[in-house]
Amino acid sequence: MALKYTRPRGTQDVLPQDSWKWQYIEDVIRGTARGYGYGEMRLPTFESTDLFARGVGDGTDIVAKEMYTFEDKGGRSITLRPEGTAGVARAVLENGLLASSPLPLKSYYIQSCFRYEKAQKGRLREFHQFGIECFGTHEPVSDVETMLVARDVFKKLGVNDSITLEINSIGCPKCRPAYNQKLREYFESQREELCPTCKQRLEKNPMRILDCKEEKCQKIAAGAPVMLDYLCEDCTTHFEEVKNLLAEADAAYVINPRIVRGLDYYTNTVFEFIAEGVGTQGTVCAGGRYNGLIEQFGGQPTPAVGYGMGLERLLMLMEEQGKLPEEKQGPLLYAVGQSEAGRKAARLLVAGLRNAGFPAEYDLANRSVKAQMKAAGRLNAAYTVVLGDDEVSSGKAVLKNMETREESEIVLAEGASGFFSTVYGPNAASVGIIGTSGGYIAAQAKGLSKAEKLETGGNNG
RNA sequence: GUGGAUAUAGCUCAGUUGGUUAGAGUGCCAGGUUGUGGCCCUGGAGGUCGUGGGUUCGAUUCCCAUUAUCCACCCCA
Repeated sequence: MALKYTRPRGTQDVLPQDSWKWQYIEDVIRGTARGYGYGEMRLPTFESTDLFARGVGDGTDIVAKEMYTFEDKGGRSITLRPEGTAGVARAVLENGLLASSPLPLKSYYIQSCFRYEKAQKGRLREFHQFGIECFGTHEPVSDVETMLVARDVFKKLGVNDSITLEINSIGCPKCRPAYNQKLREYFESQREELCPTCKQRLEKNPMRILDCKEEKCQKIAAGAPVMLDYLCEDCTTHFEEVKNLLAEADAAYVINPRIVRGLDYYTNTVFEFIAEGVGTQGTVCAGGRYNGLIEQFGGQPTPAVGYGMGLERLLMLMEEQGKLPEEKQGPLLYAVGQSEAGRKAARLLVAGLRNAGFPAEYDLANRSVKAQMKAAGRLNAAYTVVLGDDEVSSGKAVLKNMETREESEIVLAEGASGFFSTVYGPNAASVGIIGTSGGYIAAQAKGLSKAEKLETGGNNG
């Protein structure tokens, strides 16, 4: 097929048959973040290029090759956000939040980010992240709290058991230089064995050699000195406390001395949540403490910790493990209309239900009764009622439970107001639909077992 | 940026050792019951066989290019 327009490479259409999955995940995340006292930030999709260029530093070719950068009509260099932290830090400073808000400042976001990369499994050019950032405290308990938020999200989504938390400490500006020196000396001695990329890393950021995937480099790295052995006293205490608090919270973890960060504003704790069986894209969530960032952005030195969680990978994991809720909820009632009067009755009945917060449908395509029934079945409607001239004149109709195929007669009664309204009692048996329309028609149904369920679903109490 | 695979109906895919009207399943629409879903039967709509070029009497099929998708590498803030 030669379509004229197709979606840009590395982007995704989320269609109605799938969007509920995203809503489900997002609901869980928002609920969890709120429960921990994190407030949502909604920030610009694009920012001044400098913000990211500086934040990322000159570590790799990230800036040159992997950012969506363009010039706007005012000649400004603009970049679509490749991650969340820089924007949050910018917003925190720009809005004076560190001075005006109670500290620590706890914020979260769910947003799309953009990286110009070759798309593959679990990796898109426009992707979605949940992230949290906590500013204004250096206490290990804040590091751990951010991790616990992630843990809770995983638990609620049912994937906790297949995700491992790996932690490490990369020290601080006091102790890291000495370690880097040791590391450099170590790798220098085996320089010729390293892959070309790692030879470059040796100059700029030898710690990055530790997580190189080249087999040779891994072998060499296995014997390299470990940051944990070179932490200063403060950093050691901090890391110990993080471990204690994780244990206290019953949050399993493993220490992985090879977890590092490419950026130099990271300090102390770094961590990743890694899923089994998602191949090379197993990292679902990665973050750490970045005490150096706010200062780098021109603010007062301010400790901070946070992470980003990849929602595509999370969803992938849930789908692989069958952890998504199965039932796709259909309308409570599909009112089948036959004849003009019947269709009008169906519209009014449905309007009453909708007004009361119950999803309900009627035919929009002038289809036959049979076709409407078929549509109701496909939409997974809980009940159907056929309304035609007979029902309108006799005031009686048949309500059909689509699952059990049971049919029960319902009374169409007159109501008080000019429109259909819906009332329902404290238990399923007494739930009813009562509609009115200028003395026209009302339906009272028995046994709407799904109504209560819908009620707790929370549209209209 | 590197490498591999793929591209035929809305979707999942057959197929033509190069030949005239290109198939199945599923989905969609309708009929089989002038008003009752899922099963069954029947019919219908829907494709310039990714795009461009080449070879050929003739290309959806062979060749080249190109684009897109998928997988892996690189990278991963």
